[in-house]
Amino acid sequence: MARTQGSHAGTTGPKVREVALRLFAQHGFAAVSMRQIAREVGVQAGALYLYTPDKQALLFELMRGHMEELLAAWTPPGGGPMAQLEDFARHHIRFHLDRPDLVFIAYMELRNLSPENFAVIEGLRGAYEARLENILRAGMAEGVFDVADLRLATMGLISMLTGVTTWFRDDGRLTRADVEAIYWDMVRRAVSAEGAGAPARAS
Amino acid sequence: MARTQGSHAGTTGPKVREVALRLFAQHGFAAVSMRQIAREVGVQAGALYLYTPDKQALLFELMRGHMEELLAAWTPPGGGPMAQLEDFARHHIRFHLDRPDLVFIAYMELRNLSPENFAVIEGLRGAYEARLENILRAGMAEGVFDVADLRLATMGLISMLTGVTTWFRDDGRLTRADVEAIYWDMVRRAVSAEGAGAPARAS
DNA sequence: GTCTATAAGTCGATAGAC
DNA sequence: GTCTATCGACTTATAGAC
Repeated sequence: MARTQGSHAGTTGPKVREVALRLFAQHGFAAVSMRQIAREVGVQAGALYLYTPDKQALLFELMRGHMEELLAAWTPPGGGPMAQLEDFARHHIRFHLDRPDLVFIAYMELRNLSPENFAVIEGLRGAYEARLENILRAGMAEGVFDVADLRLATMGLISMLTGVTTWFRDDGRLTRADVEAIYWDMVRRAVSAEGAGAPARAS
Repeated sequence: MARTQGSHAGTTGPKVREVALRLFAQHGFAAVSMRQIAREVGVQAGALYLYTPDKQALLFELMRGHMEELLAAWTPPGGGPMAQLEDFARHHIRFHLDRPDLVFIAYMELRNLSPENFAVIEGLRGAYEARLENILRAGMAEGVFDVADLRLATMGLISMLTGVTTWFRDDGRLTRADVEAIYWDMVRRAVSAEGAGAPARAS
């Protein structure tokens, strides 16, 4: 049945990226060899170079694809800053929990990018952070939020929300919906103007 | 002046660890060779094995030392849970900003540890997280804090506080004291019972 | 305490057959 | 589109001289 040689009609390209992603996340970019990737894809090492000019381009395309999907997957919903912040926070958690490997390498392997590639990824990351900062800025103007520094609040919230990927397990004590609700509650309270936020959490 | 050979009276050992730390943080454990470490220390590669049984033990000792120092450097001060939380948060930020390289590798290189070594580091990390969780639990009992889930609040706060190391620069817009104060304000508001916290931030 | 030399193997990437 | 074979350089770790 399964051919062990010959053309594979466009399935090898995606498979290379999928295997590389998994191995990079598991062992780290530098610790994974092209031969190891080839073995798990089911081809010889030389064949990988039909799908990537070199090893680092393989990493860069994974990271760029991830960041571009992150930016494409969310646009601010209608409603005020509070509703937008809730949507952003919940979407951020969902998106990141769905892609733990990509999140991991997009953080950890930045230092393995060439300076040009690094600049591209940092630009995309900055664009994403700016969305949250804009929501907070709008809420400050309306008096709905009260933060001492827009940039710090942005970075603090993103760190907290992204950190979920380091400990969440699907077979754990809480569901994704639980986590989403509880984190949103902490986010809201961290930035709400006193007395202006949503009603206190049910308890 | 500087000898290029011969005994160096106990200065080489610390230098090996110092150089390894810097290079591991910069390029990643797997990407750094023993020859590269030796070159920057100023010895030949073989001499490194007088100071470490192998490359992985070098990494493990850096991580273990870091975690043990983290645990030794703080004990709960007197006062109630609110005062303890403030002290914990401020100390966490200070300690981590003082050791960005160690913080980085203690997170990123966990996957390069043997299972036994990994278990040791995870145990130390758990002990540290338990301290924050205990403060939150005590505050809940007193009605000073209000969190929906102790474990999630613990992980959320630690993620936020540790995240400072990813963007803080000493020549940036804000001082360490600024950052400490602003983060503490967000932490306090994220977990305080309504109406029970410290007075609202001056604005 | 450090050196030199070396074992035994892996690395990324390319050339050319099919 | 994939294979085999290969280049030149690099790897961790050890042995034994000084």
